[in-house]
Amino acid sequence: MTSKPSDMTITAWARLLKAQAKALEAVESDLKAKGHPPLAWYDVLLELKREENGTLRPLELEKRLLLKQHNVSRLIDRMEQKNLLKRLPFAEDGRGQLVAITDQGQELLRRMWPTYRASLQDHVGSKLNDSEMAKLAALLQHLL
Amino acid sequence: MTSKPSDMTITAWARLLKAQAKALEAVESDLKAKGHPPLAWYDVLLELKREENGTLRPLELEKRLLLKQHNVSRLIDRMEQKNLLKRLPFAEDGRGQLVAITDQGQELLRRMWPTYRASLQDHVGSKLNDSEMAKLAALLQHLL
DNA sequence: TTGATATATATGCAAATGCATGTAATTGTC
DNA sequence: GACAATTACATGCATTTGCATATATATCAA
Repeated sequence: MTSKPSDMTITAWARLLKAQAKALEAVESDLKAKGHPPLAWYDVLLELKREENGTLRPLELEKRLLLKQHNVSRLIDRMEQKNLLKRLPFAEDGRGQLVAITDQGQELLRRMWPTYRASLQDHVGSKLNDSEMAKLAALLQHLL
Repeated sequence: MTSKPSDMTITAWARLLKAQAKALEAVESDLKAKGHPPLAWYDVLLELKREENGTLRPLELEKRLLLKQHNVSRLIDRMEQKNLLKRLPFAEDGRGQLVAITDQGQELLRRMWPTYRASLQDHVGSKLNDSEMAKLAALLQHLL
């Protein structure tokens, strides 16, 4: 049988869920209050922006953002409708495609960042000093 | 202006989101694979079970589980339909109500725990030792 | 090659969530 | 006490997500 989680594990787990839920709710709420789309849109655009040619395959977005395939498909639908990205054929594999960030997508990234940044500082950055933050990041890394 | 988040904050934030998403997905998936309901149901039942009389007001569940009011209302609907809990009038405030765990609710808690426990150990407990887990719990506490 | 299996993405339908608003009871003010 | 404001919970409607399956292409085995 699998060994049992310690009490500490249970405590850490409960706090992981709650700290994340609380911070995410606060950030999403700040974004919405400024008229911005959900954080997931920012994540997608940022992943694309960081690529050499501003493109990624849906499959790769799925892996990086830990989303389900059908949700990626529909997220791309919605973002394409707003002209934030576009679908391109993928020559090397006829089943696949490429998703490319558009100028409007890049513009949205720039517009969202000041709000996102301030929100992050308010709800996360201000709660721990930098060395604690580094420690937290290192511990979380082990869960990945 | 609000000061800007450090790079370390941004790293920790990204990992908080991903570590939580990954672990939660794994745990929910294990629960579902064994035919159990979502984790939120367990959370509700556990909060009720821990109360002296097995009851809480919806408002209190909302606060503790960080859920939105309308979601609590509907979660209670669904769980009541499965006879896991029941709504009772709340004499001290005619607007409010009490939610009480039933025997079936207690039974479900017991049945879910072995699966939940093993999953937690697999996806969380096994990744850090106890003193790291304590450190993680302490850091996360500061975000709450 | 050809057929079987696997992979990448899309989609219909059901369930859950978000958003705005409704209803009923309570509290505060005069 | 009357009434305005607030609080607790519910609900209609739109959006999002989950689940199963469809479609098209690619890979592999004989």
